[in-house]
Amino acid sequence: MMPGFAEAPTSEELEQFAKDLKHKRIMLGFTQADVGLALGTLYGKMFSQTTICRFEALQLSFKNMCKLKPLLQRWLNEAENTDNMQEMCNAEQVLAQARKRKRRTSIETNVKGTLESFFRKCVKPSPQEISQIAEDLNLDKDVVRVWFCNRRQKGKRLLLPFGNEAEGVMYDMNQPLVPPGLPIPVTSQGYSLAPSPPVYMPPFHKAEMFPQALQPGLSMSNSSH
DNA sequence: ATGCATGAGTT
DNA sequence: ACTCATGCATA
Repeated sequence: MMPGFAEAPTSEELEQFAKDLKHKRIMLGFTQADVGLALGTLYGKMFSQTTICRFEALQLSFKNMCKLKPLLQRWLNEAENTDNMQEMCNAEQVLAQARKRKRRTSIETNVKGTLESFFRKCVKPSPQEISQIAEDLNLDKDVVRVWFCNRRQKGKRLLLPFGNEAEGVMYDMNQPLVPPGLPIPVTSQGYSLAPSPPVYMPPFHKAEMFPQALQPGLSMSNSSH
């Protein structure tokens, strides 16, 4: 029965833990990168600053959060009961990247806006649609495809992504017992003349936790979440 | 902190 | 081709 994970903490528990982790981490004087590195030195599985950051900000999927929690929990215990741990956090960055990764293409703000519009119409356009959109915006088909993939993933974060749009794709909150078969949005491809948007709607959201602005071009003035 | 990208595993 | 977990590079 779906092994792989122990129990399933609730979203609330994860929130609390993430907050706790961040606070203590800072108190102990460690950076997010330090933690990711220590996990590698300690238990073999190393993580990037990005992942630690996302964990603390609850920007990972529920499942992903559950998987990482035990590891971070252990690190936290170690860090709190060990005096000399600084040593472990000094790792040797293996900088030997064979420039294979594609250069990060920067999509212009206005173009992003257009993509957002398309996303509102259809969250999962067919490869043909993608090609069309790509040509319209003078972008590589793959860039557009990846953009949609990432956009969809964003919608699955644990922390509410809402800005000022009304998406409709959100689920996976807690409990691995997902009772109803999630009614997949746009079936396969026939979204030509049946935009019936009055579909299912995520159960609900918890109360607001911390408002977060996601507007492009707006620098965050964080101080204390 | 976040945007675009990669790769393994699915469907 | 998609989803998911993850991260390099960058704002």
